[in-house]
Amino acid sequence: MDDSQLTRMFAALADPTRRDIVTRLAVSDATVGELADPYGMSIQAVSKHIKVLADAGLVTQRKDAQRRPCHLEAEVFDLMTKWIERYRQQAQERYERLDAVLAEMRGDKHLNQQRQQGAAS
Amino acid sequence: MDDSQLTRMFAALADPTRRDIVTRLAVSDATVGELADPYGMSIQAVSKHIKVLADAGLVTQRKDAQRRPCHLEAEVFDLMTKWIERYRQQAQERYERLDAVLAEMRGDKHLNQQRQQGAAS
DNA sequence: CATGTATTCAACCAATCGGTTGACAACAAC
DNA sequence: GTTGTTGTCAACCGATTGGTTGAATACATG
Repeated sequence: MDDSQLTRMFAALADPTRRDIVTRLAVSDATVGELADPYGMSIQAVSKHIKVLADAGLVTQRKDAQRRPCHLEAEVFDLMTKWIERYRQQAQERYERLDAVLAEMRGDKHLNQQRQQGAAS
Repeated sequence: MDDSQLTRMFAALADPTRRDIVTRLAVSDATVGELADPYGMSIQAVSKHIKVLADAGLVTQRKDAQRRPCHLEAEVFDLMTKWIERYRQQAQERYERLDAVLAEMRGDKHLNQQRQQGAAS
């Protein structure tokens, strides 16, 4: 899992219009023109947004005459979810560990004495 | 779940330095100075990065004399994970549905005839 | 109180971003 | 082959971003 890939993914989803495009592509594939329709901006602008999503690997485009129907690549989201989950869990575990230590300090004083080496203030 | 909150979260994590800070804060809380140490940039720059993470709700800072120890807010990551998961699942389901339809088209021709209205090329 | 330490604020700068418009490429259809 | 449709490329513009340096703030300590 490339770091710059991760950067491109997060950056791609940091824009409301692009998140909205992702939302709509989750429902069904769509051409650039179809995607551009509801927004108050030029097709070129939307085309750029799609390019950003494509460079991030979140969207692919196939050819259909002049059309370029866009498709959401669901698997790639897994990578991002995994990245987030790693640190969420790590931080969560640490938090729970701290809770346990605090509980120990309140209740099981005798169990704690072995661990309380350098932390006395 | 605020849309601009989501924007700030994704934007915050779209920077490698900030992702690294998150990684390190998942292990343990740290002051601004401690966090700044390994990077080849000024403390002010790192202070700004932390502000971005704080504005996104990913990090909180408590007061300890001059120090401002930073703490990772694990729960907030859940919101982002949920956002991602929603569309990942939706797109995945659609993909599987498509697979089923294709299987139907190969095998159960008679069931398909009702659906093949306008798609003939 | 004066000094040193930890952090933030403010102004600045180059690079990137999100939008614009105009030109161009690829294809369908008449 | 000309016309209309769909989409991308290129140049441009103002706003934002990620960094810098210098000054200011807040606190601990001699």
